[in-house]
Amino acid sequence: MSRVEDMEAALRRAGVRITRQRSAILTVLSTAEDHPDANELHGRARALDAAVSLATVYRTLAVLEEAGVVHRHAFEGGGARFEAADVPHHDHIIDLDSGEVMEFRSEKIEELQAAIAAEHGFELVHHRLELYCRKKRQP
Amino acid sequence: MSRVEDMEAALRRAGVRITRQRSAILTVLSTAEDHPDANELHGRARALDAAVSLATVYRTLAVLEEAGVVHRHAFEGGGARFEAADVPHHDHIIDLDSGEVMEFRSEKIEELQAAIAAEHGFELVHHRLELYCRKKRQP
DNA sequence: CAAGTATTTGCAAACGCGTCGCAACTAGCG
DNA sequence: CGCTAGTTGCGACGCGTTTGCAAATACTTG
Repeated sequence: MSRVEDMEAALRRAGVRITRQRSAILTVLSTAEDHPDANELHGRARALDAAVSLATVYRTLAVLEEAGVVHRHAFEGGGARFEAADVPHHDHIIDLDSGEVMEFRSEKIEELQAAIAAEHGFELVHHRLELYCRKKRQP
Repeated sequence: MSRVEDMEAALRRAGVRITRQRSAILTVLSTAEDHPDANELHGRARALDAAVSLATVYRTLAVLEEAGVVHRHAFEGGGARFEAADVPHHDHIIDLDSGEVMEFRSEKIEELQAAIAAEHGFELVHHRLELYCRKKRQP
């Protein structure tokens, strides 16, 4: 069962109709290796099916986020960027020079975050951790 | 020497002119106990001096950020929020229900972040760590 | 498998937040 | 105090995103 079929099944369960446009967008998201923004997704989706408007991309992304099948990121500068949610949780490193986004995961940091929230009497719902970096120049 | 005077001195050193408007904005920032956005700052500044336009608030905030006397935050939902920079570095806990912003600092997390950046061949320039939380309900 | 209905779509106009060009003003210099 | 470059207010603009509306369509039900 493909990632797209999994996502569509999850959406149907949530009472969301599967339209041509939504399938196209899901296909794009499931094959993306990067973190595209709405405009980029629109371009890629239209390559699969000309009948996808930008407004629908935005509306669909809202639906997909609501259903938990995509994650929305708001890195510094520029608009929101998206990523299929069916991958293990991770945080991001952003290269300030190239804009490239990389992923990492630190169990230790995850634990510390939960501990800090608890110390303050809170339950951690989600977090955002972004490291804005520059390539280390080796001397 | 007040915080406003310190900030003005830093700005003069950077070759920035101190106008009535900028003084008003600095006063507002130095007395704010929260993390106001540009519009809120505009309202508070106008209460001190009617001659402050929103455009000037934005322009001044850009200057202040450039000079390092304020920090800009972009929490989820809504526009940028600001905070005087003459306080020790910290990260933020955001209460999802009330929108309230709290501060914390974890030396351990700071170290781990730097280590992770280094592992990936990067130099950490700055980071963003936000914990979105809900009050723990005690059973 | 056709009809019915609630959802979804495209379009274009509207939005919110932030920026900018321009003429008038003013801080800080001499 | 007068000069001049830096700063301001205003309204227009830009960009990413949202929305109202009429037409199109996915899923239900007979």
